[in-house]
Amino acid sequence: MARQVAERSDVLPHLAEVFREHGYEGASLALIAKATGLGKGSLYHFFPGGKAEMAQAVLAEIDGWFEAEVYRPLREADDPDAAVAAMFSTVSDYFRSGRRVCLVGALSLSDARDRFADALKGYFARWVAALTGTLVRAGHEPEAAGRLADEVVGGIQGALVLARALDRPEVFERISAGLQERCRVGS
Amino acid sequence: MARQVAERSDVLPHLAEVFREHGYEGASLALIAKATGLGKGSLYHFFPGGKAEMAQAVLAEIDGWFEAEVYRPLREADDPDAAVAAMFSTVSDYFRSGRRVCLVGALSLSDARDRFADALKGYFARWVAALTGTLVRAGHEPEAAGRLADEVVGGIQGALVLARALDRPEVFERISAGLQERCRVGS
DNA sequence: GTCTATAGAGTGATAGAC
DNA sequence: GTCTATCACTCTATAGAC
Repeated sequence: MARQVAERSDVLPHLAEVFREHGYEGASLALIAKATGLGKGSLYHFFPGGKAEMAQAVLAEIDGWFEAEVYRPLREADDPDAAVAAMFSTVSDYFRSGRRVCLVGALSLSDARDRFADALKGYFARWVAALTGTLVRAGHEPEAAGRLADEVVGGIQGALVLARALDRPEVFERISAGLQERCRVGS
Repeated sequence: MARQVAERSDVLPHLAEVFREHGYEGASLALIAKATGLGKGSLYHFFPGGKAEMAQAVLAEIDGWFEAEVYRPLREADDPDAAVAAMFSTVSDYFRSGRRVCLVGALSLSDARDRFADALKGYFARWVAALTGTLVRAGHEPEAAGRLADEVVGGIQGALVLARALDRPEVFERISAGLQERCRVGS
């Protein structure tokens, strides 16, 4: 048996996809082992805390990705309007135009919510905060910006729910376009 | 031991609450037995198809409730604007102002989605269709009404996700109020 | 020898079916 | 309550790098 060197970071994408497709309770270790190509020994070597630690690691990776690709660009953009447009584009790509579920949203509605409450709260809270700031700099009134950011972040989650339930991914794109339009000042 | 006569319809509300709180996979038969006060034998007497049939029955009951309390009022209202306002009020009560999860939405994101695909699709499709019709009668352009109905129904689902993740039920009410405002013609 | 990565048989607990 | 399958997880046994 040759020793195949793997790292935690190699396994995370596969792990994320299993949790996204099957949820926390639905992602059995057998499924995870199959999807990652690793035996239980390896999995527990990388994640001594078991399934809970695997999910935490996935959430941390997702959080890091959104921090780098979504929240920070929103915070640091010179052109707030362009930054908002970029956010919608990035997010649409990330969610595969409505064909991919948001793991954070799915976990928020699942039985495992309490276990990951901090990570779930942080993900949405920082998204809303970053977007609110950008909308203010784009010219929205602070209070209206906060409400609009809630509506946009929530709206994206709802669009994913609806697109998945109706099995019509284009519903996601349509709702997303509407939300983007509403971010224009004075619309 | 006295024989306690129970009916399927008596256990459905308890069943619904267990599925809402724990999701499909998270709702174990032990939990269900405890919540309904019935033994496993009784549960299989009422639901020979097991857990899947229990969830189907719950979905059918939810669908019936929304049909009677939400969809039909939307369809048959004399005053479309009042009907839309009534919908938001009814729905807010149903979801306990954001403290209660939508089982249909949660199942749509869960591993069990495929098993209940038809019921999930029907629930949202009929909601969107009923609301679209009302919005048209309220004076919206047909195409805009369809888009707006998608945004409202999706927005409510997203508001539930966000309120739950942030543990701030008032976010649901705030988003809901914003969606209602947008249903006004010319807003 | 030591350390890390691997595989998988085996553990008790608990699942859903009946 | 009894059944069997499967759950998350543990443990032992490996291989190769150093």
